[in-house]
Amino acid sequence: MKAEKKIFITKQRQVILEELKKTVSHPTADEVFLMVRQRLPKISLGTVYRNLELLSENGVIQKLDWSGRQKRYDGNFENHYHIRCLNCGRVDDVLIKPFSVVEETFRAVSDYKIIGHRLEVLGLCANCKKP
Amino acid sequence: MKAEKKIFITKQRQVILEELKKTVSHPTADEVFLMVRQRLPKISLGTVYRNLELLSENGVIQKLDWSGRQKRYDGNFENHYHIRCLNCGRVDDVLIKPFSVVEETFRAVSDYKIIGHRLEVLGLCANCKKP
DNA sequence: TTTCCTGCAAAAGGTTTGCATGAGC
DNA sequence: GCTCATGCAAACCTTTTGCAGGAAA
Repeated sequence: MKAEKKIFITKQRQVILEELKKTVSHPTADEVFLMVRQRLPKISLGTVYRNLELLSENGVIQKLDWSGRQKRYDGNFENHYHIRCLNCGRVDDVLIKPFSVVEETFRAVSDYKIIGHRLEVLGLCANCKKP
Repeated sequence: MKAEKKIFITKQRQVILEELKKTVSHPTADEVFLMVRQRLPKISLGTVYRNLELLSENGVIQKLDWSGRQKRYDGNFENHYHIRCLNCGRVDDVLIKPFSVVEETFRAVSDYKIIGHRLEVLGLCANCKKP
């Protein structure tokens, strides 16, 4: 039996979540830090990391542990795909329903127990595709 | 006009590539380092990193810049998907033909210029799915 | 008043880089 | 001989962690 820890609602936690919900980009931890610091100038990067971790463990936000140096965070936990610009690194949501054929196909050809899939489409965003 | 650099064929470069081609796993840089060091005991980690970078820039191998702390390298540059075990981190190739519906769909719903896609299926490998 | 959080700073872990020396062509 | 590559170590960057003081319930 695992003793559940209580989660206190602190100012820092609240502001981090609000800022993350407010943006449509998928900020990195230090971008969140910069946003939050405008409202709470004394907050530390460590606190931002700890809270992003805790919020994603609890399914409140999503940690995008994808390619690139830094992880990105998404305040919106619906099931959706991402599209990433190879030139500027921008990441956008694409709200289409999941391709069920993907997992069906893999179930048929692999001896893994399939749990899910991640799809990232790569390209050039509207800005970067211009000559 | 960009002046091309010449690439010399060194013992280190050769052995790194051979070891990478020899394995069916998708080793991390330090795993490659351990493998190569059995044949070239004086090689440094820096050299391994520099060569893996150079080989992947030249399309000889593939850098898997996916989720997880460390990057993995794949000696086999065919177009294929990967399946990853959520328990032990193992990565296997899945040799099926690409889902063309993916890029078609994204082309239709997004204003990005689509260049490619990456699909990673997640699950439990044969070993880890056992009770 | 107990438990959980925070700020700060240091440590960790993976990767990159500067530099002098050494190997390929 | 000129270029490029290597070994070594230090630097770098992102993320994690230890700790003492501070806030939430």
